[in-house]
Amino acid sequence: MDIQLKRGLLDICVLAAIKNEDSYGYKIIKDVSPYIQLSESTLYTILKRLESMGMLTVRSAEHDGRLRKYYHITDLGVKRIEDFREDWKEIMTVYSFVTKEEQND
Amino acid sequence: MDIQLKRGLLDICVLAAIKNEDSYGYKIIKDVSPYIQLSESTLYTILKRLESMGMLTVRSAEHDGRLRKYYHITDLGVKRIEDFREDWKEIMTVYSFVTKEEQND
DNA sequence: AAACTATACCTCGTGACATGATGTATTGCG
DNA sequence: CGCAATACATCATGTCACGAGGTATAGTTT
Repeated sequence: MDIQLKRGLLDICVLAAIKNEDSYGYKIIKDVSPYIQLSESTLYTILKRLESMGMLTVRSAEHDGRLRKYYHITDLGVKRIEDFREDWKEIMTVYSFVTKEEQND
Repeated sequence: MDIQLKRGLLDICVLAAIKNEDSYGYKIIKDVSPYIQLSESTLYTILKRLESMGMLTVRSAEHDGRLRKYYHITDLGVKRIEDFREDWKEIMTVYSFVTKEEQND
């Protein structure tokens, strides 16, 4: 997928991945990858950003001797997803504009 | 609209605006603005980029004593729009992922 | 004539962001 | 013991949108 198109979707995908159940970095990548490819460096950058924005909270936990940092979505994070659904309506009108008269050519 | 979401759409909108008829900067802004807001500085940056990518060609013309630069889409530009339509399928699966189980919360 | 608005172009600095490269450390398997 | 998988993190780089600012002409208002 075009890299610029991904930019607006990545944050939302990460939030969606922790929306129903707290999750951690490695798992988020596995869950999201089928839909949109993202590397570790990208994910951890995003997680830091979303945390600083107050869209998620972090809790460290040990699992089988390995550190895991579980991410939990906040009300603000949930609202971010809802706002995306509003943005989607605008995106659809843009899509219509781009593809209209396509069949006439 | 979220600025990151716009990034992947702006190029496409500009190409769509000149797809059926050659157009010029000032007119492109007026045509595209109802669907997605973009400033002059943004547009001219995009036009330069699309030209260097070979997605459009430029032709200068005088109109009522004022300079106008008409932009014409190339085959590559048309292909770019078609590729977007392919990307759109992926975007739809992302959208499904983000909004699924929305009603269960 | 002066002031202002619309038309029409352009550049530059800034800040945001995705990503590859790179690094650290542990567990489990062959 | 070596290697893959798990799990975290940082940094440098390149791309890009956009506000601020600039130039110039035509038409309209004061």
